Amino acid sequence: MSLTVVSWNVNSIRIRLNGLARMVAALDPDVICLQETKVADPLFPLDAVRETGFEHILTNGVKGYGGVAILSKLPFTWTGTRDWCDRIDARHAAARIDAGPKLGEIEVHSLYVPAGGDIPDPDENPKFAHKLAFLDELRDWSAGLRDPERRLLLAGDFNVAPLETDVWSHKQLVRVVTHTPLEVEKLNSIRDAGEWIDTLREFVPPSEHLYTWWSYRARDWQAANRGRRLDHIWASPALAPHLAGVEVLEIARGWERPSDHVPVALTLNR
DNA sequence: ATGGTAGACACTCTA
Repeated sequence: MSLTVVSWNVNSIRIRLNGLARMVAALDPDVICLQETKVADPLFPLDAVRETGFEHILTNGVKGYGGVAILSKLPFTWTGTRDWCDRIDARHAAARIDAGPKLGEIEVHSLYVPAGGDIPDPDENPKFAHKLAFLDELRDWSAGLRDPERRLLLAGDFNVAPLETDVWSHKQLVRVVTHTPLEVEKLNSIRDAGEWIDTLREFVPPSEHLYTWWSYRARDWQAANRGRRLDHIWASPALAPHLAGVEVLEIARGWERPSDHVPVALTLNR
């Protein structure tokens, strides 16, 4: 018995319904955390998503940009959302599910960290300032969740590639937003504050390059392979004994009308 | 050094 949780920045759920069905066929997940659904809640394609096999749907979306959702085969026992930096911009949704007698109740968070714009200077670039403030708030929130008993997953597009091998060239990206030392430090402090396990790196050694995002702007994303690992699934220490494996569905980047992010999956023993 | 693409939405913003 196992439980598979996927995180995927779909870059519009309405455009990606075909891709969603293909991802479900490939990974057979039980729970899916989506980011960048780009749709206000009343317009979320509930029926089309239910047809892919996910009856239980939690959405937190606004018009035009951002937006997150959690899709589940198992019923929710609790749901919630949180706003950050005093803005209502739909970057978080959380749900608890009962994963049975061995695995117990799991709390899953779908998170979309602000991208941060282009200029890596908070004085010049308010988007970067917002991203840094968001990461600071996330650290304090994360510290408050810390509990050796709780089974938590924090999944999403964190918009930070922390390791040198999480980008195609550390040297060429060290001053590029998503890989600057300031952002990496802040992400590491969030991880430490919550004692989070970076599950992808539990199974793929840090010596190996690993990416989950390739820009739309490359002529040939595969040939250039200038990727970054922006999508993460973190687990609380209580889940450590249950970690069974991960998968990065890189092939999805080559599908028709792809998202620029690919799905990442974590499987837990239950 | 620069501009390249995608999606929402209705002009230009976000990524």
